[in-house]
Amino acid sequence: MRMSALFGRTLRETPADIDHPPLRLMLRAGLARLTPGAITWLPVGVRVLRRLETIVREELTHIGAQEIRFPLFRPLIALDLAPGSLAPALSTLECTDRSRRSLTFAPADPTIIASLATGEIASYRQLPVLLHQMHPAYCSDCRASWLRESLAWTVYTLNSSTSEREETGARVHTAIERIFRRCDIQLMSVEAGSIEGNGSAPRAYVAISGYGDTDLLICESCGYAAVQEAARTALGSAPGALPAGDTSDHPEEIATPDCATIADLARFCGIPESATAKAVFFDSPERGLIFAVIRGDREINLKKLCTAAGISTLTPARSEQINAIGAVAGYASPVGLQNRTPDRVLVVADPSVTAGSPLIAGANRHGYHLRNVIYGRDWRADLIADIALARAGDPCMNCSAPLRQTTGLTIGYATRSNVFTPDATFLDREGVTRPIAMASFGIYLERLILTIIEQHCDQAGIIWTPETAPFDVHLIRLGKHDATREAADALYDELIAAGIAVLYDDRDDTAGVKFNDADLIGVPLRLVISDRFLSDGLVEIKQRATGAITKTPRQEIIAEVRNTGLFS
RNA sequence: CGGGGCGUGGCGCAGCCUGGUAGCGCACAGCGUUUGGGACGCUGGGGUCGUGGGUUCGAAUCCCUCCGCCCCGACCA
Repeated sequence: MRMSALFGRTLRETPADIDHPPLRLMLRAGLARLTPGAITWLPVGVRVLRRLETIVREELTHIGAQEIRFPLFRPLIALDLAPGSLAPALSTLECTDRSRRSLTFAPADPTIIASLATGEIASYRQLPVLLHQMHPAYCSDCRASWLRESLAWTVYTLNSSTSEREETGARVHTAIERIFRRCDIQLMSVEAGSIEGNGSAPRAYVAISGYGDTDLLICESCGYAAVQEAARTALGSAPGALPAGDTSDHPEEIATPDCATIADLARFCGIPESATAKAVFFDSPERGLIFAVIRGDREINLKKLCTAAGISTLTPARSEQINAIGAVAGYASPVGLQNRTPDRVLVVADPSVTAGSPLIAGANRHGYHLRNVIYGRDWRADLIADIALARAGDPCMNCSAPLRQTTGLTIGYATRSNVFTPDATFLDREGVTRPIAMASFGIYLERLILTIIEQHCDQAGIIWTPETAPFDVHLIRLGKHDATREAADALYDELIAAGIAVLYDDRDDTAGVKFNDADLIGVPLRLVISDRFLSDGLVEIKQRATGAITKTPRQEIIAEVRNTGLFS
């Protein structure tokens, strides 16, 4: 590719409000642009995407997976989605077509796989089967708008049993690890969900990144690692601190003016936040008002609460709902609620408030709290479940060492869905109809590229690895002599003829501009052909990664380029 | 969903407070001088100042609406 004709220039400056160094490099190097709300890939960036696609395809083919392609939009009525059956981090969009049919953008919809399996799979002889597709994806609760839309690669496995599903899952895991290794990025596989049935827990592939969007808890003692929302701890029934001098055998009302928050209350009473009980209200489609109680210093894990209460989503409760059960916002507690029936409110308590010492809780009266509140004596929950969000310092599930918190960028996931689609069945050896066991895996390409850049760059720009680079060689022509120009043009043609992908800087710019652009774009090998060296018949070769420079006779260039091993 | 910030040629910004001919740097075009680490001189083109409304003789500037982008929060009982 001649740079004089390349669409998409390099940038000296980037938009000031981009606070993400890998993305800045991506924009400055001319790989992509930020169009409102999303990334638009430019030719150089598309070449990187193509290289990644090649890597992914090769590795998936290697484990026997076959490529398919889904439709992007589906009539809503065709989808009968079980909650959580979509891949994590993906969510659906709804839209309407001209005849006002509701459509959903669900390009990785597992029900398609189910219906395909129904039509194509009839016998255990056809299983297992591994399928994969590349598709756009949309993640509406992604923090950065430019990461919401992405290119994803999804792998589905269809299996005759859960043990076979584990076996194919291990194969896919191997392929994914090989893909990441070929991209030369460091990342970890972490727990990303609860363990389902006799399968293993969903996992996420996460790069440790300074600019990540996933909170992680890791144990440096035993290696346990999980996304915060899925992290399990040995916390269980750790008792709360006993408020000093509290010995009475019944709750006692105390005046606590202007103490509508836990922090205020703890300060006012001179007690730690862990000696209080906190009440949090949510609304849910399935159960209506949810009244969650947890120790004052802990936060509620919304996902755990959803699972425990058997509901799909939680939204903050409306004040009418709270008032209807006689609770007083700011001073609410489960003690002495009125109109409390399971169909009006579901009280869920964390073990931190049911197994511990007496706590201070709201009195359901403005300006008052109760102290010496004891679970079982003074109140009861409809459901006791671990709904606490794990945090740094909590004891590790396996070895009780304190967990450390960090952030990462989620690049992929693995779920072994326990959902057997009823219609997708096969006949086993004994002629018995059985459901197909499915699992899915995914990789997000934008995030993969950002991680490669973050882990392979310096002050001057990107340093592509040979396998992921947009070009193999960056050829620079310096000087204006016709002979130099002709020699450079000839070398360009020769490299292409040798099957080498070349970015040829044939522009009439100064050396500084060209060198800086070359460093920024980060092609592994830089060739310079100039007035200065042409007279000696020499071409300069510089490795971007090491900075090593050699001068090679013009005739030996192709062989020398091959010798470096720096092209794929 | 809440809070904060921003929106002015392609990019980065100034101008707004205190209303009065829309500016600077980069990039772009032409000419000349340069040419191994983001050169220099001269000349030139390009902007309904995010949208809609209001105040005013006059609005980029003051007021309101909406839209978009960025950051932070989402746990308050």
